[in-house]
Amino acid sequence: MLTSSPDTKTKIMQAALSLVAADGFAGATTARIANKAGLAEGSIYRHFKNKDDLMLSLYRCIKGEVFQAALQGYDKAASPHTRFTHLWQTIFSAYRAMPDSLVFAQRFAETPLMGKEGGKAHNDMACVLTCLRDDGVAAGAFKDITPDLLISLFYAPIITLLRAEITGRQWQQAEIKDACQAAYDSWAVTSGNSAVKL
Amino acid sequence: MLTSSPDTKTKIMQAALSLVAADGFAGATTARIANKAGLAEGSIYRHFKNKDDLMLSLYRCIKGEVFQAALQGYDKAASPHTRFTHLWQTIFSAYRAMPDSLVFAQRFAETPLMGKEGGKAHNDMACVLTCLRDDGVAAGAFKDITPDLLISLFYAPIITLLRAEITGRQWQQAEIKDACQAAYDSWAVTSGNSAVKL
DNA sequence: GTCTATATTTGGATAGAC
DNA sequence: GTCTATCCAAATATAGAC
Repeated sequence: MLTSSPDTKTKIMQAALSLVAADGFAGATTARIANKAGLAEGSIYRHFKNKDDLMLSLYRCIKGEVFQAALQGYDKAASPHTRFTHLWQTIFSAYRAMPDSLVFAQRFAETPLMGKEGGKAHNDMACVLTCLRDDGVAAGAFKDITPDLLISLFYAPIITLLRAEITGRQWQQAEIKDACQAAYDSWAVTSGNSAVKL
Repeated sequence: MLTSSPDTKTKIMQAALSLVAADGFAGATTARIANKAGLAEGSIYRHFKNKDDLMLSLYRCIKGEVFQAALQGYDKAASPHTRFTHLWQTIFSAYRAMPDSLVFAQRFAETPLMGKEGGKAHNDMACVLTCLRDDGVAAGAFKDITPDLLISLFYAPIITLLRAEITGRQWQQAEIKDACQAAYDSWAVTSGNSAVKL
């Protein structure tokens, strides 16, 4: 565990990642993971305490990567709209570069393991988004509704667009911008309910 | 299968439902399902061809119930805003009355079984929402963006609010209305980008 | 149509040689 | 730190009596 070569450990995680993304958690058996990683089944346990440990490490690793990517060039002093757009687009791009990770994270979240995670890894990003929300509310730009809900609306288009891309769809830049805008509109205070209601 | 008493079949499905909701698919073994249903394990196979058949039937049953509920009192000729609000609130209420079903449906969707489902059960509702979207776009009320995305934004608050309720949170009527409004705003054409951007 | 008992397979994990 | 071999537990599914 401590002395393992990083390469091997990474190989195991990548094998697990692609198998879960392709066939779900039930399809990612230790036998298949080892096989895909080019290792013997028993070798997995030199790098991870058990299967749960592997999956949990993988989840935290993914969340960490996206968190890092999202904060690249993030200006905490900018306007709520600028900050929203920046975060949305960098997170979108980060997951787009590793679509398997998006699917893995969603499947992981529907697993009892998610309870053991405690939301730690997830909370880093949620914290940034909540902070943005609070600033926007104070500035009168965002609706004053529960952070959980806004975060969910933030991610919904990212998940939908990217999962469609996995099955072949390819989005244009304009469509991606529209999706970001739709998410933003769900956060934004509509000026006196000015949105058209026919 | 054909001659089974409806009661027993329902009992098995309810047992599977609550176990999946509580402990995920991995936790819902045939042994536990049978035990919870007050039956012998072997008896399951008199009512369902196999475990996949059970889970698939359950998924279709849930989707069917919600679909039925959503269309109660739905006026296809009403305004886009009225129709949106009606569907959102009835679907919210339907799942709220059976929160386990919501969790089950989400977990099922992350399973390879979802591929075998073909989206049939899911499409009934998607079709209604797409039709609403098209009418709203034609009327200039809704953004002209991909239905998948709008459907995702439609469901996001429902899922978030109700999953929070499972873990103890209780929402006020006003908060629920705000959530519906946030989803609506994501669909709606903002009058010339009038939403405040600070 | 339900039960008991069991067949069959596969999964996770360990032991010990190299 | 990787391999081979193996153990143990658990899960799906079936057989056959009642």
